[in-house]
Amino acid sequence: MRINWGVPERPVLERARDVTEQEWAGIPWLRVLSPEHQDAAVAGLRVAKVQPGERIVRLGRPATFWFGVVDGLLKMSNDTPSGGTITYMGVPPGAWFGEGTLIKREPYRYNIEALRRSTVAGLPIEDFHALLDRSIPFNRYLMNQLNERLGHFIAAREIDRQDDPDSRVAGSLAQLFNPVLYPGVGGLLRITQQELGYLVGLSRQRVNQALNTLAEHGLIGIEYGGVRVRDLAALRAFSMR
DNA sequence: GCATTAACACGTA
DNA sequence: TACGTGTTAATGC
Repeated sequence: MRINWGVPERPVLERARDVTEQEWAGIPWLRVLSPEHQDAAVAGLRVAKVQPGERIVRLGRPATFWFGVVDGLLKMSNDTPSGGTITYMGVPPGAWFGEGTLIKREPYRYNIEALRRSTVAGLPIEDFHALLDRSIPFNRYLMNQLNERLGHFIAAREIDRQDDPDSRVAGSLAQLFNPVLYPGVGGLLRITQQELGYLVGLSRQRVNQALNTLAEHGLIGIEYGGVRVRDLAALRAFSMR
């Protein structure tokens, strides 16, 4: 763990570029906007590639962008005083986060770092507030997302109370397959068993064991470098058992 | 007892 | 070649 208070390393999006046509499709809230608002948003949007371990958002830094995952996998976490890490959530493709912090105009209250090579997009805070002031569809999108995330964190508390590793893996997977919060995931979540281990707090070997149990129950399919959902409702149910 | 680390073989991108 | 997966053995709480 390296702390460098007051030594600002280059923010991720300073070496960013404009969004490509293809990346458009991976940004779910763009399509709810009116054409004029779409144009304005696209003009402000920045995109950058990040490496594993690289931090996109740093605790205590002023909130400057609304961030989203176009491709890859991030995690949201905080460090504990005792030197450990609390991981709040995995952040898969289609996820957009930080709106609460932007609305309050406060510093970020968590770290976001890449678990693998990822493509990250950011909307500058001024553009974010401009949309908030002018676009009803954007407000509706955000309200829906905030509502969904409330349910997400309630579920996260339930998952945390389970001590059976299989249930915890089932619950974490079910969360990552949330179609509202993570529309970019679809039926196939690209995640290695090692990465899932980091998110759930288990060894790769134990995750492998849990995945095979879930697959035997017909809840998921195990693929090379990924997991496919077979029965999301049953996966959720399994995690609460 | 159960999860973790370490180590290895094997398959895939 | 580098990485992800499946498996086993030794170790620890």
